[in-house]
Amino acid sequence: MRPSFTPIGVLRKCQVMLALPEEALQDIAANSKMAAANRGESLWIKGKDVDFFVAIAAGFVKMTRSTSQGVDVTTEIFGPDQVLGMLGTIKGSGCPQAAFAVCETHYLRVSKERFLPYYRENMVLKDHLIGRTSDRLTRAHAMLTRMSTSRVEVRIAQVLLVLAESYGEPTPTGTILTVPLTRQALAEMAGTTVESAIRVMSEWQKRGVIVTKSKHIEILQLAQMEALLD
Amino acid sequence: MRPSFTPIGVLRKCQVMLALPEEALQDIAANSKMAAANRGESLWIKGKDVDFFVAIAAGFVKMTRSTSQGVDVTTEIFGPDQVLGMLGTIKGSGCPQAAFAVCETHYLRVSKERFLPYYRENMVLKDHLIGRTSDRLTRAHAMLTRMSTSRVEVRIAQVLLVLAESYGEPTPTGTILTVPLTRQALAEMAGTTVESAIRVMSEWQKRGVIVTKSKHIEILQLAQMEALLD
DNA sequence: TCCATTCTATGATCTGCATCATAGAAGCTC
DNA sequence: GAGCTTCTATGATGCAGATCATAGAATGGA
Repeated sequence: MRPSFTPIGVLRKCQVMLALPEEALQDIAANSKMAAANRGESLWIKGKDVDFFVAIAAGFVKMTRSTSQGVDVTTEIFGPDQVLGMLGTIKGSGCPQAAFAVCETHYLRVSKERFLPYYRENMVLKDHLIGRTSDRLTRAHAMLTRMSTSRVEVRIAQVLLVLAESYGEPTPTGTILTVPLTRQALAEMAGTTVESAIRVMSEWQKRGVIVTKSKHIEILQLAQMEALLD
Repeated sequence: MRPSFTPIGVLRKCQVMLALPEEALQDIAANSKMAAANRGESLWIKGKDVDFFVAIAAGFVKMTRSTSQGVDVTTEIFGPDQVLGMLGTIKGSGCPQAAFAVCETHYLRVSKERFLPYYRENMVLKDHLIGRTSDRLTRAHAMLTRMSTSRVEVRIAQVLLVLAESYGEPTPTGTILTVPLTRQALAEMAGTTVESAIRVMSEWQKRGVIVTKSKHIEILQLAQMEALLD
């Protein structure tokens, strides 16, 4: 089954974009194209200048940086109805990080050129953007704090909890992450190795704190994981 | 010698505030008070709701979070002519981090109440703010990347280089950091221990990469330190 | 000037986790 | 279902750096 998304439909679901009037959305949508990326494919690479930013229709995208040692670090994950690359668009500098699909992802390539004139005039949009960027900064600082000092177990807990906040869905037994993650992907976010990530997750699995069903992690003992953070 | 700063003088030097018209600055200044903090004193503590944000006249302020293990982590350092707490002011949520003076610091307590009405109407100010916040986010991600994967030596190099970018002044022999830093303060930014910070700095001192003169670090071999990052 | 605190320095030990190695399980493609 | 790749799993080893301990240097206040 091929999900069919229309540009305007995608835009209308994005919180930030709703600050724009319907005509603007229509105009931008008319000049933007849907695209798809399979797991592992890049939406753009670092430094590459593209003429669009992204609005996600379905799927998940990770933003990564790679240290010269070849280790990749994932700084953020974006999901459905979120936009990415907007800041780079506004600054005209391009995004400082590469973006990769975490799973099959459908997204809209929003025309920068069409978007910018509306953006410039729109105070509400700017307010939204400030709020969103401010939240991201807070989250980045929270991550920075833990990633730089805590043990691996705590770092992974932090990552899972942050993800659960954005992409967790309650189930009868706990909270399941809608974003599909391998141990490798988790390790990249926690700044550790696959092996360590696996060890921690296995241990938690044994203790009944979590359970994973084909790349979807379910947190059974949320409280126990939160307890690790303090 | 007591440096004398006037509220309006401080505001006029802040890049972000310049988006406001002179009358607005005058009005805000008339309702804001200068204050001072000695090294180690807090300008505010986390969660505490205050009715001002800060514009630094002289000195340096570090933003910190403390993990429950009692370890403090410094996420950012602000210097002269910079504002802090503005995002918290706008969101009405208060700042998520505590702020401490790194050395004797003189600052203006800018009245939130006076500032906000002008802010709401001012598109240019919002543009400035978006640019600034975007930069901070980029820096936070860059830090996150290195802090979570690199060895201590590299982490400290990264911290020094980021500081040098904002607070480095060229000298005949190299680049000196205008912000006074103890090994402890450095360790807090690099997410390591005092001892490790001292070991790394001592080693560099021996090799002539850096030299410290009463808390002011001078980088003699900038290239050599940058080489560590890749 | 003396005393107290803070800061730098360095050595000894202990441990978390990266690294290397190997293998079974699960998922895809033909 | 055979064979490939990707993912999970687990054990052995080594090292970076935390932790503990101790002491001298620098700074600041009475």
